Amino acid sequence: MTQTTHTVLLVDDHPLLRKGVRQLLDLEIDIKVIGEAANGKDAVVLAKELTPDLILLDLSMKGMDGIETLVTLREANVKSRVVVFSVSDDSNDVVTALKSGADGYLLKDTEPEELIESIRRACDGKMVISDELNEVLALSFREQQKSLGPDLNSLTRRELQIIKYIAEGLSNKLIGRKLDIAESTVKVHVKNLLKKLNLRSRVEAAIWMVEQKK
Amino acid sequence: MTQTTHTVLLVDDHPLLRKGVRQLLDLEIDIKVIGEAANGKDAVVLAKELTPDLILLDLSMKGMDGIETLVTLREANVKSRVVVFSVSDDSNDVVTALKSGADGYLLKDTEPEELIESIRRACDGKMVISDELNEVLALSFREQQKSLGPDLNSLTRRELQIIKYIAEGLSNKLIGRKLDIAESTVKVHVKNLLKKLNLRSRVEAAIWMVEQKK
DNA sequence: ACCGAACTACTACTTTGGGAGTAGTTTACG
DNA sequence: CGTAAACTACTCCCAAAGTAGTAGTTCGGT
Repeated sequence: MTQTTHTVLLVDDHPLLRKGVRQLLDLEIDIKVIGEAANGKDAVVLAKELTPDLILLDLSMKGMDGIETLVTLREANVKSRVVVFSVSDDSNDVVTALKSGADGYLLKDTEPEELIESIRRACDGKMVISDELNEVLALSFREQQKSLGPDLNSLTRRELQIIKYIAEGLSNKLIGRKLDIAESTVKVHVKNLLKKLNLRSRVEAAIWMVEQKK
Repeated sequence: MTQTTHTVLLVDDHPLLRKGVRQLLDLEIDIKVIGEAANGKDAVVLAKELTPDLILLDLSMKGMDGIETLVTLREANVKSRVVVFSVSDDSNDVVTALKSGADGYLLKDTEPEELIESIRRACDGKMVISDELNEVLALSFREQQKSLGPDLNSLTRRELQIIKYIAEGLSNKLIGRKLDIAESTVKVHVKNLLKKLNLRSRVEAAIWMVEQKK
């Protein structure tokens, strides 16, 4: 069997964790960490530049978060396999990541040996999911069945940002300031988002949103 | 000045992170990692056995979580200083940790140099808090004020009926019809109820209500 | 090169929401 | 009996929300 080298790009805003992972992976002759990024923007740039076999992507980053980064990477036609590496075993995070095109989802408390094995398998084109998440995933499929109506995923990024602010009680004006766009533009998004979700007012949107996330 | 050695116990269920931190701290001559624990139970045992100067404690662990561990340590009369080391900048986590007797709260995305400095200062008896948390902390004090404020019980029967309808997304006009009173009257009640609850709009009222009942 | 989706921003208009004030009625309580 | 709280309803006024239509930009995909 030919021993190919797997190239890896680490994306995580925790310097210490990057250090730990890098140290671990450097011990493996067939795995090479060719880059590190501390945020989504850098990650996208580096990914295009280095075309790593695999991107190990943290979910919780400030600025552009993991999911946004993932989506951006996919939109930029980055061919690297992307494995999310997160502390969260929340089904929403897992499902969102996979829906957004992640090739795997590993928990940060994974044992080192298992992490290494998973990276190899991911580079070979397999999908890798931490064992602990099987139950979580199974349950989330059942959830999907009952929520047939339109949901958050039918919203665009902007609309999603805006409905979140609505669910915090912000006015259009304030939302505009937060997102640095005109109030009139916010109104357009609100109108569209209400129509998509079949709601009649921002109050209903706020309620819907709050109940959603519980 | 006498150069004392600071002894540290790492408590975190992520092997990789422990590895990263240990590697970092081992480079400092005045800091010595004398033990590692992957869970709360081990942490308590080791703390009693080793009496480290400082315990760097992760919040999110399976089994006994960070806060439980912290409380247990305090109950066991462990004199070591305890600094929470967490990814979470959620004000609840921060406040709970400090209330439970933590001597500091550092975010995991702290820069290595800053982490080392903070550890030294913590060992010197100072309280160390990540800069990013100042705002969070300040806000949480305001929250406290507001939670001392009135609740549902301070509302009259009418106001209670009306806020319930608001939390179902109804307009003043519709509420008026439901209760067979004029829209103008509904407005009066809404105005009064907003003032009592210290809210700024019906949207906030709806959110507050929905979160209340769950 | 063209198309469509998303995002932006405007004008113009209507409806809804919310503040402030006045005031009449009912009801419970000392 | 008097009074205070709750409920009712109005007016006036302005701010916020929401609808409709036009239109420019950017960006990814066919």
